[in-house]
Amino acid sequence: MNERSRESTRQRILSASQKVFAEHGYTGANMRLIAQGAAVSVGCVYLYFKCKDELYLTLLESWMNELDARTTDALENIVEPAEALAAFITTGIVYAREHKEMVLLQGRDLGFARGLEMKQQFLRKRRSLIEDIVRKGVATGIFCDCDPGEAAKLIFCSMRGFIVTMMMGEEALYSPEAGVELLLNGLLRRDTP
Amino acid sequence: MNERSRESTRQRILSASQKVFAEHGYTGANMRLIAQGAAVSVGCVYLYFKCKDELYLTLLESWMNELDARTTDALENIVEPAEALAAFITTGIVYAREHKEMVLLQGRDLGFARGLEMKQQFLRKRRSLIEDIVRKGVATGIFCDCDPGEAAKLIFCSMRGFIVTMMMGEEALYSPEAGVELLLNGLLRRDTP
DNA sequence: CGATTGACTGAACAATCGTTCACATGAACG
DNA sequence: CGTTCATGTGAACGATTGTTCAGTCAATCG
Repeated sequence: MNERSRESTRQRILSASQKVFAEHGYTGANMRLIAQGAAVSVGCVYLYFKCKDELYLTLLESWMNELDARTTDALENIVEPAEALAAFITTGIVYAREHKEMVLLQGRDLGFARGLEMKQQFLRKRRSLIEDIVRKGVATGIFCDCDPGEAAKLIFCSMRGFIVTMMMGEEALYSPEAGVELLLNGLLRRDTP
Repeated sequence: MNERSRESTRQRILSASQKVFAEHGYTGANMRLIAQGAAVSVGCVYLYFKCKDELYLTLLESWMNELDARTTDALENIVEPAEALAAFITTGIVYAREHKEMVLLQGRDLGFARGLEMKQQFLRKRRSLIEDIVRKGVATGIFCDCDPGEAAKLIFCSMRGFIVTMMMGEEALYSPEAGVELLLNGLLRRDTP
């Protein structure tokens, strides 16, 4: 018994939780599966965490704290706005890439997979549409010499982010005009003083 | 009994489903609630739809078909790429706004509602950070005279869309460099030939 | 009028899941 | 050695949910 300490068991439970939540989403994750992953009994989990929710929120909070710290670090010695923005975006995205499991922890509840293939097909089609438009713009010289695929991805993500933000009932919804304006003209000033 | 027809009952069930799914998500929606909303028995729902899944997919499919048709219409007489892109984005976003319920139908299952308050606080903070950077850029003349709030929203949504796309296991992930480049410089060509 | 048809009912069933708590075990202590 | 402490167990409980199916009722038909 002494080969297990409270901290070690607690950590094991958190670790297993992360994996199970990431794979199954909150709803799909069940405590038996988590206990199994942590090599403890299901009752043991409740010795360390009050309930399933607390488990999830503990993980979520540590994730947010870490991303916060990372972002603060990245911005520390940057004054120039374009550079700052670049650092902000890059940090966020690279972090998400490195911690895919933490990203997945946020999603993929049971209903998520509902009609997933259909959704993916639909969205793929829409992305292609964007890409075609951008490719045409590049070919005609109206758009800059960018990678149409990458541009389409960014635009696609902007719209998708809008949808999710709406779902969350938040106020961070850009107007179509402002969105289009920024995507076409960019942030950097065009008229040189 | 004859005051109800098959089509009328079926439609009522679909209508009620939409509301319940939108409010509770797939997992949270239960068939008793749907039946209640449709003013039929729970067994009656199964006379029209094989299972809960079929109900959901029927709604999802009709939503996607409608958005598809709308987008096709909007792009029909447009040749210029910047205009086409503007139409595409505007249509998508306006449609989402008008059909919030359909958006929510997709959404509660993303698991984003878990730990919502904590997340909203965290994300609000991040958005403020973006906004400050943009505001500073505008004040120093490096960035164009845009609304920092709107720009921050767009940038925020781009990053958020990235997260969701990753969750969907898709390939539509822009690189940070390309993302930053596009957001700073925009799509429209800067060197005038 | 009895039989048939169409539309519907809701209790029951089986399965699942978060949580509890009486019990177990080993180590340390006096 | 008996007692206490620390760590852990897993069957059982209560609640919930998708689905089924024997039964009901009204309208129509022959």
